[in-house]
Amino acid sequence: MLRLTKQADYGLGLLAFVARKPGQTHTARELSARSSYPLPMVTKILKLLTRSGLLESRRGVKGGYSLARSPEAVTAADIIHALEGPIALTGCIAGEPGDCDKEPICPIQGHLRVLNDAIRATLQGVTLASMTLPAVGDPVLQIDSATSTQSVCNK
Amino acid sequence: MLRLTKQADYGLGLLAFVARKPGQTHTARELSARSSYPLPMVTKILKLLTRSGLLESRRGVKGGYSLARSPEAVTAADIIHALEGPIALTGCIAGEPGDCDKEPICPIQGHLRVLNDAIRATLQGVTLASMTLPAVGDPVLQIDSATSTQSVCNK
DNA sequence: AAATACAGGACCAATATGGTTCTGTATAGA
DNA sequence: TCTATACAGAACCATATTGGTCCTGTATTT
Ligand code: FES
Ligand code: FES
Repeated sequence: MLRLTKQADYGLGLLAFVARKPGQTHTARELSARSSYPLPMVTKILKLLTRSGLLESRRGVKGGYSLARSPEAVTAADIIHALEGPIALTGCIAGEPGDCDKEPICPIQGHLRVLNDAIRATLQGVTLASMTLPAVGDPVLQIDSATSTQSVCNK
Repeated sequence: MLRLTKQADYGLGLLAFVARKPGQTHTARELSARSSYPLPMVTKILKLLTRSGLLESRRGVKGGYSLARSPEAVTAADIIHALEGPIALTGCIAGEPGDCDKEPICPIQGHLRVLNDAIRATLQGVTLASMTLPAVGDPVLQIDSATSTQSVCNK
């Protein structure tokens, strides 16, 4: 279903929480409580994000995690890339052109690259900073349009 | 890695082959040979596409599959939807708003919906008809730009 | 020294995926 | 009418991935 892994999903959420108070440090325990994501998952993900350079960590009693860059400089693409690896619709797209042996007869590889680039661009267009603001369509903004019954097709 | 399943991948390829000669019928065996996808997979996928109304099938000696609609009227989103179900980055997005119990505290749900819609729109922008043409960046079009060494980041 | 909190991995159960196989039915043509 | 072709439908299995846990070690503050 073109799904994100839960790791990436949680990762986005966790960083969004952190970004609300940038510069401040947050413990794994605290973030797990706030997000209600399972603690072991949270610790695992925070470690990965640290290794990827998105978070900075401090050990010890007053330790915790804080943003390594400004919220404007972190995109959804960065986060997903850190937790799921390269953004690629298929294995063939992940590799360099020429890696797949059936490339010469493949009618979709080129189109898939175009699509992939477009999706990546979309993901790069959303920053952590923007995620601290309510999104278009968030409950608080939907109130006045709530009267018209929406029949959204989520396919 | 935001990956498509192989089913969807193959499905896109198979339909691209069919779309090259719209109106004409193609057998599973033939399409498997052309694409070099494993035959059992091909038959399975063609059946799914037929059930979803993207292909029409004729049984018997002169049977096979043919497009049910014009190539202009079939989008990548349609194909992926037929083979992987609703296009949704996460489970929460697949359901109606309100289904997830931690929605009130979730800082990303709204943003994820926006992203999801953008991705879906991108996928809807590519039709089967366009896939019968060479894509931007396809080998034949890359020749004149091949001199400049490209260092594309495929993250 | 003691408590806190991250680092790094090994580990496991459940699920999803890719792939196969079998039985049945419709159609064309000899 | 009989046979070969080709799709329909579904059960089935091996394996890879994922979500989730746990344990040992190290740094830091008090
Ligand atoms: S199958 Fe590898 S490029 Fe299309
Ligand atoms: S966790 Fe369900 S909406 Fe964010």
